Amino acid sequence: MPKNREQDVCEVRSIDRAKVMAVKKAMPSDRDIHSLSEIFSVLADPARTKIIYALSKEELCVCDIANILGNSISAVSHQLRILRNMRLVKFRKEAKRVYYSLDDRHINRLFNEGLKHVRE
Amino acid sequence: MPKNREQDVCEVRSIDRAKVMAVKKAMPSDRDIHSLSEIFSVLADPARTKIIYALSKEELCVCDIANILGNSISAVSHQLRILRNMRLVKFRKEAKRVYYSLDDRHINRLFNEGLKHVRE
DNA sequence: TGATTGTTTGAACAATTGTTCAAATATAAT
DNA sequence: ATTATATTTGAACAATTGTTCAAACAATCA
Repeated sequence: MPKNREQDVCEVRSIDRAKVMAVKKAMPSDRDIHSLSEIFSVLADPARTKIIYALSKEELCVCDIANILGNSISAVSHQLRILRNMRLVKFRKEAKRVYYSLDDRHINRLFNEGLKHVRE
Repeated sequence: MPKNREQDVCEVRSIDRAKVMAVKKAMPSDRDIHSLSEIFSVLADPARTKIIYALSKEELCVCDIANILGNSISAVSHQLRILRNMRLVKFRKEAKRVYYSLDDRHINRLFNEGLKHVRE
């Protein structure tokens, strides 16, 4: 995505300054908003959403995750790396296998809250 | 993104069939998973996240939303169309202006649950 | 009427995403 | 050692995303 250019302030005039100021003041920091979007983008992909759900039920090796999702081992491994980088999952090695499990208290609540939304 | 080819089942063997079956059975439908990811992808963009938050505080016209976000009118309008299509916001016209407001009970809870996550 | 203001829209574009494929690791078995 | 199995990794690629720009609409005002 292209980076925001210096905005043309003249074009963006405020209609209701009081409201605008109030909302701007209440708005969470750019840092928080960014982290928020980052978390949500994890669940914005069906494959990752399924992985999160699966791991909320069971500790699983990569092979079995791929089997559950119906995706390739490689694709799953790439997704797991993203989840690892975000510290959402942890893993342990056992023989040739690597077992993954959830490593985040909140992500599952987010999942369930979302599911409520979907099911109205 | 390329579409999933028919997976090479031979490559994806199951290690623990019982676990795999159990998780597969418990897994929400593909339809639900897809809707879930769709909802989350709305909040996966900082601009949209800010819009949702702003509208949770005040009914706002496009111009003021752009002002609050520091984005162009056009960019905001494009994002609003996405939110409209997903029935997350509603709008009313007043003179030359269009006022948007939230039209979804759950999205705000999702936002707040996410914020909890971010702030640990 | 024509000019102005607020918003929407579509095309174009760069950035990002998620997959596949092939090759590299790592661990265990023969 | 060689082979087989489980996983990771990087490059390549198509699909998608979010922005900008210019043009179109829509509503009001002179």
